[in-house]
Amino acid sequence: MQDGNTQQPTQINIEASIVSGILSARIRPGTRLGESQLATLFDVSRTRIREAMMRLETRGIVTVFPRRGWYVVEPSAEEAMKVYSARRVIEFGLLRNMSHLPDAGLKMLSDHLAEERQAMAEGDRQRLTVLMADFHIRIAEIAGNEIIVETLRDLTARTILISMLYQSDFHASQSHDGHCRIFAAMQVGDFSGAAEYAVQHLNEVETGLDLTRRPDPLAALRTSLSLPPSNWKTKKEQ
Amino acid sequence: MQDGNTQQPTQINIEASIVSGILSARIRPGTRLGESQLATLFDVSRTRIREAMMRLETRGIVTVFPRRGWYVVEPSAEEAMKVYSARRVIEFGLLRNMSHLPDAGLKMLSDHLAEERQAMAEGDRQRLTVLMADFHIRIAEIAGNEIIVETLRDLTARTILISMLYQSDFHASQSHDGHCRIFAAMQVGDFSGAAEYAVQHLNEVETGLDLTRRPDPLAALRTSLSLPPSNWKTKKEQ
DNA sequence: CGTGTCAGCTTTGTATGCAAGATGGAAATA
DNA sequence: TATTTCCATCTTGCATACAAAGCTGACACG
Repeated sequence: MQDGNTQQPTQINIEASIVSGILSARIRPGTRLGESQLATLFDVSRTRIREAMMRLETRGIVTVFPRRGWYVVEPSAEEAMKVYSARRVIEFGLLRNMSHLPDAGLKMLSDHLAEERQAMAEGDRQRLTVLMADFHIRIAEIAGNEIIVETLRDLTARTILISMLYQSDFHASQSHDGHCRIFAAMQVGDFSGAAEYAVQHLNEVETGLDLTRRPDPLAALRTSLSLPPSNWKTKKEQ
Repeated sequence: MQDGNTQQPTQINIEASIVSGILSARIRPGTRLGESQLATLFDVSRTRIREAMMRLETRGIVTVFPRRGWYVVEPSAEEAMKVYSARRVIEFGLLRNMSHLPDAGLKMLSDHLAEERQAMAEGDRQRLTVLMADFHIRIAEIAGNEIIVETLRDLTARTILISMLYQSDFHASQSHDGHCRIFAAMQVGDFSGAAEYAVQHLNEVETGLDLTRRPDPLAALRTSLSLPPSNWKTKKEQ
């Protein structure tokens, strides 16, 4: 009669708070996630932290360097392209397979676009990064397939990390326009067109990245030697 | 100079051998995966087993019933539909985003279809189940996006579990024909058509399932009360 | 001044121990 | 006989202990 499939609440909170930290652009790529550090922070033993880390690792959000530590991933240029490519595949298929836009979805998206406009007016760049990514998750939520939502959420987390690494200049209004085009097409039931706009939008965002820029001057050497990331002392703020 | 990103080999083997057991239809849905059981089987401590289980859980392949045990998932009818829906989205988008079929891919697919024909001739149903699922992973591999490959592999594992639960009669030749149509379209560079055929094929397979059939008569009640699965004593054969 | 070595500290990897919860069956009761 | 209670047993949840390996910095040496 109660909740089925009870999972221990803290376990999820550890995972979720790190993911949400990334989704809200508070945790930077390369951030070190020390086990005992997090253990004291969440007031649990290292065991639980490790479990959360392993889950996050299979989701592609953190990496472990054996005997050295856990780090938030710093996607390489190649990985960044793969992430965008995967998103193109999924979002295109998602929109093409939609048949109609329910009223709740319409409201959700138009509210979201209003938020984007507001953040642009206020010039809140961090908030914009979050909103720009969230738009795509919203669409998946409207489509209603939870599996796709989860996949896209993890890809979005990685996208944000990529933006933090490679986004030199932030074309917020261009992105916003892209979202508006997608929404407009959805609104009139042209999901085929919306899908095309989505691919086009993702291409624009991807070409807006400076994939030759490296996180730090030594990064090229570092990654080619598969050494650990740079931000050694960066702690999870809070 | 050697391998970067070294992960402890056994860890992966535990996970991989369970997944491959499912992909080859040797492990049935609902199979109990006892921690100490697996620990002695793989000759490691429970800790490692638990880690592997948690990874598999985030991949949607096993579930834990608190204090009762780990079980290979038994997808409900609703979950089955979500899996097929997600696959339609991904495979459609995948084919639509392909631009050409490399020679290696062409050979891989035609070899695969030959294998399918052979298995059909021999009437090897288990092998057919595996091959039918594998075809779709092959396509993702040819497209070359590892993220999509991984996602699709996990969805395929679930698909096989679904087939084992709900597939009353097995229309192998129908599936094979579907694959041939997709391949033929790809061969002439008509990826748009291939994408349509893929969706159509997945629809056929899905409607071929008897989603009203329950694994066991009490399953509906059992799952609605979120009780543990049925095959209590089923051990992982070795 | 630069380089190599080593000790001590820190961090992860793995096993083990113990507690809490769930199950199944025996025993007691009506 | 049918039903309920309770205990022995099993399984997971979580924490802790210890081992292995990496890092840092001091010190010695060229």
